[in-house]
Amino acid sequence: MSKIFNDMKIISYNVNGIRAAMRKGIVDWLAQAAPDVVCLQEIKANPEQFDENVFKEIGYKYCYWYPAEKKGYSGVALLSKIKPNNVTYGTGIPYMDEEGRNIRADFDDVSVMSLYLPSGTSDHRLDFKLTYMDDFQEYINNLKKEFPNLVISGDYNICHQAIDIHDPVRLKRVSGFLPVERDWLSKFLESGFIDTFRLLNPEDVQYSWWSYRANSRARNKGWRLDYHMITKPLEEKIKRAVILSEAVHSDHCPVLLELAI
DNA sequence: ATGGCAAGCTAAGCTTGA
Repeated sequence: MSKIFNDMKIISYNVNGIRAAMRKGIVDWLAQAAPDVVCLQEIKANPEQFDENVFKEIGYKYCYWYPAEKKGYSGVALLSKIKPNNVTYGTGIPYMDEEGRNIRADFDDVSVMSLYLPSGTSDHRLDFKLTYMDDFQEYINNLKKEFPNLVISGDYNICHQAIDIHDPVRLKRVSGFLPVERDWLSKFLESGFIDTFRLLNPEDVQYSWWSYRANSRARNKGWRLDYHMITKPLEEKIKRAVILSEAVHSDHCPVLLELAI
């Protein structure tokens, strides 16, 4: 364990294009929110397409970008004020890693992964998503043995329960809330993870994504797709798990986890 | 039931997202 007890604040944010989010002021917002670790998804850019120094200037000395092979598509990142002992890009499974969907930083007492699970809303992508989820579960089953203190933060592209979506009846045949996807998330949790927001806020109706269409955000017609999932040994370390819906740099909003580590 | 909006590709319209 660390010699000094401190809080680690982790923010996960699907930014829907980091350059667009930067134009909307995400850097100033991050400077003020001041998490220790930032997990980003859908950066939609290669690092040479923007100035990463603006993140270093607000304290994120350690920036790791993992873009997709396809330009302007998907991609995750992990920014940290604390120097990680090691950073791992992807799973090592080529078809998963082409799309830049996970990056992990190992610190002394905890490993943090930024995850972007695929969308299944296009017909031809649902099978891909389901295959990806199964292979990801198997990858994590093994990873958890090596790194028992694991935080997997990101956009899972699945609402778990009816409370997590504004219209559970109408949307039960739409990818993101399909029984097969919800069952996968249940099994993922049963395999040894905790949905930190739901543990601390069992009744709260809060979302982390709203369609740009039909004025959905103003009407709070949302979905809870973004999670900080932690392994059981970390449960006693949870201090706070909140959804930061005031941040408006994306169609998602950020989610915060604070651990006493 | 349907369509609606945005980002980023590349250079007017297409792909993807959920």
